[in-house]
Formats: sequence, structure tokens, C-alpha cells
Amino acid sequence: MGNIDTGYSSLTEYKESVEKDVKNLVRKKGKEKQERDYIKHSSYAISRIKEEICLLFNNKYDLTGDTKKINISLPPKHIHADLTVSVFDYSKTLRKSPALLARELADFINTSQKKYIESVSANNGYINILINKKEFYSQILSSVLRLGDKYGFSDVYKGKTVLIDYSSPNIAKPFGIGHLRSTVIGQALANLYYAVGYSVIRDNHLGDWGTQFGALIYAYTHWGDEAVIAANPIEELKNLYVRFTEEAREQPALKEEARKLFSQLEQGDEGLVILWKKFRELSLQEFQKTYDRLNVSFDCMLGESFYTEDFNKVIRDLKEKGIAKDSEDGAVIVENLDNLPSFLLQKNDGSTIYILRDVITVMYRKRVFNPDVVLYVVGSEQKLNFQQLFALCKKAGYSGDIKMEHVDFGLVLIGGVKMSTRKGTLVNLDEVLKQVIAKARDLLLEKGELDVSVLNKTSDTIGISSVIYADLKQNRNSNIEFDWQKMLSLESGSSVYLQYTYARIASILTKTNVALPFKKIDPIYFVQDALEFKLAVRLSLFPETVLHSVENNTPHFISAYLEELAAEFNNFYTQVSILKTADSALQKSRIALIAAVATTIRNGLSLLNIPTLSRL
RNA sequence: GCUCCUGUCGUUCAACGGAUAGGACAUAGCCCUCCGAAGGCUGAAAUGCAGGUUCGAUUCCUGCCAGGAGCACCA
Repeated sequence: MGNIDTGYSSLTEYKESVEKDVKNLVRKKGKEKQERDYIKHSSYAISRIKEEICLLFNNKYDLTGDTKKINISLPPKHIHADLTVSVFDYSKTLRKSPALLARELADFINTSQKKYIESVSANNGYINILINKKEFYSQILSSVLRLGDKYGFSDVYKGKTVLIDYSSPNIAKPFGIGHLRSTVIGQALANLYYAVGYSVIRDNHLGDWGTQFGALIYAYTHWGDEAVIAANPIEELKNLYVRFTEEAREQPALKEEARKLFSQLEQGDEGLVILWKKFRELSLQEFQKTYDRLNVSFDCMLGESFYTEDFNKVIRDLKEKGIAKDSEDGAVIVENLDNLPSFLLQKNDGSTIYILRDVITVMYRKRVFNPDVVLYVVGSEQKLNFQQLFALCKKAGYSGDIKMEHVDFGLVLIGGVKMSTRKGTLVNLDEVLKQVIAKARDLLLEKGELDVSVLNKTSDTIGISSVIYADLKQNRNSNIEFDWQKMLSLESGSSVYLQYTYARIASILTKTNVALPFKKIDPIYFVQDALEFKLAVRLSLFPETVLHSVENNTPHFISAYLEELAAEFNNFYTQVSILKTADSALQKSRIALIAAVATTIRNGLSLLNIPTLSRL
């Protein structure tokens, strides 16, 4: 965080100051790991059910005994049951037909002693479960309300460390809607991994090094206008860069100039370092505004510029290991690695190229953070590069047993093709936010009765949320066709639906004078409507959903879950009046239920880095 | 040319190899004197084509078709 303006004036000083920040960070994370309170996953009601099933299965057949492998979910609508477990996996290992196995297991379970399960029935390869409602219901509600904003968290990955490399915008280029994807997916994953017990290092791997800076320096010194830049830094730096690429097309010699300048920068040329530092800081100030709006934060911003030390040593080592070699013109290349296309490591003028800096980054991360997992949240167009990077690091022994994963995502397309800065088809994130906030504001004014002081804040929150949510609700790997109308939609299927549901509940709770969170709920089962119990069962699956989402790096599992939960609540809401419930014990029980729903919606959205409002 | 990704209602997205393929927008209707209608309820509407694997395929394999991305001195 602290390396925006540390007053350095040379590359050496810059790196020293960053090193110091990193040392503090490592200490801080170590301490946090020690002192953090973890919530036992086994304490959740759903875990107890799974354990019971697991035990019963193992009593009948000698199955693996791993609770994690029990596949539990809600049954489809037409099945009358609370939960369902499939036996397909076991049917393969036991070489029995799914239908027969399910029947045998169901019969066995029905004649055994049970605590949480009332009874089961077999259907095809499924075992449909009726739960001991009294026991289960009170356990779920009390755990949601007791844990509050920690409901859904667990200790499953306690002790593990993950480093997440995300956002990583390029200096001197506007923050496009494409970078939003890496930023919001990365931030959601950071929240999710933390929730299941990981120690999380959030690293913004800035694109602040490379030949582009040679180009930028050339453009700046030849065409730059100080006053224009001061007025609108990023826009002007972008214009300079665009002008450079245009002119370089006419005169290829300019590219040579840019390479030369970058090479000099890399060798620490004082004048060039000052320019580079200026570009970097101007950009970071702009980026910070965007991060603040999105409520995104990092533990460190170790850009590419930080990983250039000792690259000759690495090159030498890779050559000795027979992985890299000199090409005829003096560059360094890697050939025949795992059948991947060969690639360049170092240019023939001795300066570094991105993949070499990535290798050094891996080594640094291994040495300093020693993570179990590293996630690269980067677009799918870089898939090949990561295959090459991972293969090289593995072969050279640089990554040890770190699990490195490219969490790729599709492009944001416009008119079916990739957005491009040069073609001017890049949609600026600020522009999107501006419009969506204006739309939210109009809508709020239409609904009336909001005083101006909260109007701005609320429309900001709604607008920004819906942009984040639109991205996170879909599977990462497919391309997104950018569509203004869809982007500006604030109806069902947007974050507003969830925030609206939350606000509805908050409103009821205010009217019943119940402050959230309330600590105690009577452990009595008092359910009149079938929907109440169904809601509770769905609530119990939230911790499972969080885990599932982490295991697949898919934040959209959370949004899907929340939308189903909200829909079920809204249905309940139209059928039952909480305020008019005559029986006071029943009313109390219902209040606890909706409070638990609200808590879960809030927690889920918060994992996606989206805030809730008690009033829209 | 080679490699990878994606083809699902009109549109845009879901669906660990599993039960009747699910939502949203649009569309045809219904529901506010009643806890917030930014809501709820009821319709119509889809797995690119051809084979294969098996108890079962939108999902896995092969071929074809269509769209997108990548393939050394950019990142």
C-alpha cells in the first residue's frame, strides 16, 4: 500500500522502501494468522447432518469416510424432501446400480439410530432426507444469529496461505471495463478465501515496467505538454502513447528508440527514473480513486518494476539447467518446453521481457511469502503465457510445491470483438459508473421521499454495486458482450434485487423494534408454514456454498445462491405477514428467521464486495 | 497453418456425468385499502450438426459448422 509516494529518487531507494513495507506485511500476516478466531466448520448444522450420513454409510459399507465427499443439496421442486444425497460416486466403487445402492442404504438408515435425520427414502440414485426439524431448525437459526457477519466462515483451510494477483492495471493507461473484471473477481476471491480460513495476500501486480515506458518517455519528451498533463494526467498519457504507436507505424525506427530508452531506464538512468516515477504516481493516484469507489484494497502493490533485480543471475541459472539458451542474435530463448511454443526471455539488448520478470516474481513470492496457492486473476488471452511460465518454473524448481493457478476470465467484447485502446473502443469504467449512478439517482427521485443528503450516497452504492454484480454473477470463463442497457438495468437479476430484499427485511425489523443482531433465540421449533422450514434449510447450505465457490474459484455460485434465497423469501413475504402474526412466540420465531435471512444476504453480498443498505 | 475458449428459449446468462434443462430481460395475462410493487403469481419459448462412450450426455470423446482469443524482442 505504502509505496505510492515514498520519496525515493533512484531505483535502489525505491526497492529498499518497498522491501521494508513487505517485511512489515509478512509480520502482520503472520500475526493475524496466529490471533484470528476461526469458526469450526464442523459446528454447522449441515456438517452434523453430513457426518451422520457419513457414519451411517460407513456402517453399512466400508466407504471412504470422508465427510467432504458427501454430496448434499436441495432436492428439485417435485420431490418432497428437505435435503438430498446422491450415491452415484459410491455406486461406481461398489459396482452396484445406483438405484439398488440407494435403496439398500435408505433401508439401513431407516432402521438405524439417528439424531438429525427423521427418515429417508430412495429414488433412483438419490436418498431423499426428511430432517428432524426441531433439532435442525433451532440449530441453524441460533448459529446464524450468533455468528452474525461471520456466518458462512469456516476453518477448512486454516493455516494455508494464498497470494492473489489481481487488478494489475497498466500504468499510463485508463482503467477500462476489462480491468474491472480482474479487480472484482480478484477481490471477491480474496474475500472468499479469507472466509474459509486462508491467510490472504492481495497483490496488485502493476504493469509499471517494460518497453511501453520507453515509448511513453519518447512521446513525453517530444510531444508532451506539462499543463495538459497536469489537468488530466491519465487521458493525456494515453494520448501520448496512442500517438507514439501511430507514428511508430510510419517510422519503425521509433520502436528502436523506445527500446533503447527502456534499456537505459532499466539500467537506472537518473533522468528517466524521475520521469517513470512521475508517470507511475500520477496513474496510481487516479487508480486509487477507482479502488476507493469499488471498496477494493490490497496488501501490497508490487508492480513489475520491483522484479528486475538479478535477472542475469536467473538467466545464467536457466542456461545451466539447459532450459534457456542464446539465440543467434543474442537474445535468450526457451525451446521445447512441454510441447509449448518457444518464447523469449531476454531481448538482444539485454533488457527484460515480461515473462522473465514473472519468473523472478514467482521466486520472490516463494522466498518471501511462501504461499500454498498463487492465483493469477488475468484474462484468458494470456493463457499460453501462464502455461509457459508455470512449466518453466516447475522445471527449474522455482515454484516448489506452490499450486499456481491461472484464474482466467473471458474478454469484455464490444460488437463481438475485443475492446481496444488504439481503436478507441475501450469503454471507460468511470463513464460506466457515472451513467449507472445517474440512473440510480433518477430512480430514487422517482420513488421520492429520500432527503438529498442520503440520495447521493445511496445512488453511488446502488450504481457501483450493480456494475460489480453484473460481472460476478456470471461464470468467469465466457466472454461478456458489453451492453449499456444491461449494464444500466436495476431490476430483478441485479444486485438491487438482493439489496431491496434486504431493505424490506430491515424495514420489518425496525418496526418490530428488534435490533440486529440479536444474540439469543429460543431454541424452540415453531414453524407453521412449510416455507419457513425450507428457508431455514436453504440458510444452512450457505457455508457449503462458500466452500464450493472457493474450490472452483467461482464467485457466481454465491450470487446464484443469494438470488434463490431472496426469491424464496419474497415468496414467503407475500404469503405471511410477520407484523400481523398474532401468536407472539410464532412471531418471535419468524422474526428470528427473517433476521437470519437478512444476515445471510448481507454476508453473501459482502463476500462479493457489495454493501447492503437498510433503506433504499 | 497450429493451439486454446465458447455455441442452451427472441436476447443475455445458469445447470459436481444425474430426477421434469433453471433464472433475468423482452413477451401474453393476473395481484397494491393489507410488513417497501425496485415485489409476487400464471403462460408461451432453447441444448449448432453428425456419430461414439454408459444404467444415464447440455456436460466426456471424435468429426464438421459458427464466433472469439493466442502463437518470441508488447504485457
